[in-house]
Amino acid sequence: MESLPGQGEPASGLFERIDHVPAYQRVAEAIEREIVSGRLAPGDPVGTEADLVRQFGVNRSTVREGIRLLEQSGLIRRDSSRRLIASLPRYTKLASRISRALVLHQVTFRELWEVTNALEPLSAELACTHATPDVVAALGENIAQSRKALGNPKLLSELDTEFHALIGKASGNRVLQLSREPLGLLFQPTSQMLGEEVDTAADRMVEAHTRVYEAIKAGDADEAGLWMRRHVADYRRGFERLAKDLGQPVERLYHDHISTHPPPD
Amino acid sequence: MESLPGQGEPASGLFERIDHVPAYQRVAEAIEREIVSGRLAPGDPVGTEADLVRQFGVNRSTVREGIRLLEQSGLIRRDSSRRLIASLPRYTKLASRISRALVLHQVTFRELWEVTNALEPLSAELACTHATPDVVAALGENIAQSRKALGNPKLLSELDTEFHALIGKASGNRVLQLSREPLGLLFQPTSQMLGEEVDTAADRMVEAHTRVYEAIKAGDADEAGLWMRRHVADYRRGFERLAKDLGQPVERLYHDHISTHPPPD
DNA sequence: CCGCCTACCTTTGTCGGACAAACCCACAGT
DNA sequence: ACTGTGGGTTTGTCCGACAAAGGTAGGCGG
Repeated sequence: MESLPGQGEPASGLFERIDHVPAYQRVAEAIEREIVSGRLAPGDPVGTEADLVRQFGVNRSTVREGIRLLEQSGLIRRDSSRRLIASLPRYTKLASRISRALVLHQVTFRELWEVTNALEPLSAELACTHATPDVVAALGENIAQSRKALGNPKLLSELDTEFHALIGKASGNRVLQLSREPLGLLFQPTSQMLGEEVDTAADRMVEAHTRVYEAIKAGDADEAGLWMRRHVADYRRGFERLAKDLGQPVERLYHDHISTHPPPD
Repeated sequence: MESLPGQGEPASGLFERIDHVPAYQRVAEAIEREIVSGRLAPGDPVGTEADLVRQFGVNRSTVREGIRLLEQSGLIRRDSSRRLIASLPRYTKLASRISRALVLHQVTFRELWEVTNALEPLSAELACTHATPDVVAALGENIAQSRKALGNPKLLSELDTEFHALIGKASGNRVLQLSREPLGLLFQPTSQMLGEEVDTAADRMVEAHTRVYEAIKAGDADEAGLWMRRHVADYRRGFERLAKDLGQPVERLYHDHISTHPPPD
């Protein structure tokens, strides 16, 4: 978050900065350009390493280092036989990356909650006009499972996360989906803790979920937004009741969870 | 956005999936764990490549490929002398990554606008209680420059983007900041186009900015939120007036901009 | 004729070694 | 005190090599 001087920008001298961009970076940039410009469509083969060696005129090691950069940014992937293909960045991967960054920057629960309090009601409202039958069905199934899981905080918190992810999907807004996903990931461990510590939490959660679900089925955006707002406010009250301060940073705890639930590739 | 079957999850057989994780990935994961767990703090030296070769018992090429992965994800950076140090992912880099992903997924202006319409007013409201004097000063300076740039759409759109980024900073909420930054990047080219095509757009923009600014100085959250909402709604009206449809995907145009304004390293 | 199995071929992952350029540090000279 | 020099270190790049896994084509049996 800081913007230290670093050595990125012009330095405002008369001469251009001499920055010898390493070959592996230029390889990565060249391939990246092909993909973002659309000349390489998702799914297209990028060519074998030997091909790239020939095309760029650099050593295979260099090509491979460039490939690693793109691999991590999600622009290329390996198909079943490990051949390179162009790819769209998976948003689940991006989301977990964002979550990690937020944890590392030690953002507080307050920051998290404030944004969630804006996005989740919006999600619910949009879901009322955009939800498809299969997502509605998945929501119903989720609630049915939640009722059965009332005594199991861990499972319940997972169902909670899934419920909100489904609402995001139902919103039909991918920007919203990508924006809220990292927050959902960060809330999950706390949500589980809440379910364990506050005895009315589970019931209230399922109640709120049900109301939102019914409102979506009825296409009543106001009602859906209202109950989602209550639900989010409820979460905050529960949190404040047991951990005195919203100002504490979102903890490492979440990583233990992530490491046992690696995001699907 | 699709969630194809792929071959990620357990497959629910009795035996663990045999997936030979390549050594370079394991190197990267090992170093990543050190960083996210806090055992390697940002700024700490990670060690030379030769060190890592010794520690992991693999070849230097393998180590280097692992390093590339971490380098791209922002967990590792090179200091002035190219030595490796642990680092926090810069959110500007993350933001541009997110922008790129959104463009590649061809999200529509509607999707973008809906989320912006939730986040920007929130930003303005929070800024009223969290703005620091220097950010307020920067906002004032930004508006002063905007008045002078009324005849220059390109400059004006840059100042517009900066204004909103400053509001994000003033909100004191880093989650919000990171959430809204990619949207701001995607709006900029369109905002410029608007300034060129709709003759009242520039005046209305500066008017709205000024109102928000005054409200923040006065600490009036309702007023700030109100004018930001108007501002965002105004943008949408202007957009609809000249391009018939909000449903069209956010265009490649934005990349031309990004490529001439690379994010600071 | 069709399907299966086997023997090649290709491609990736990893290794070992090598060298030039850039960088750091210490030291000597003016 | 400042400058220049020289050696050691580190990165970026190259070359060559090989095992393992996946793909392919041709032969064999039904």
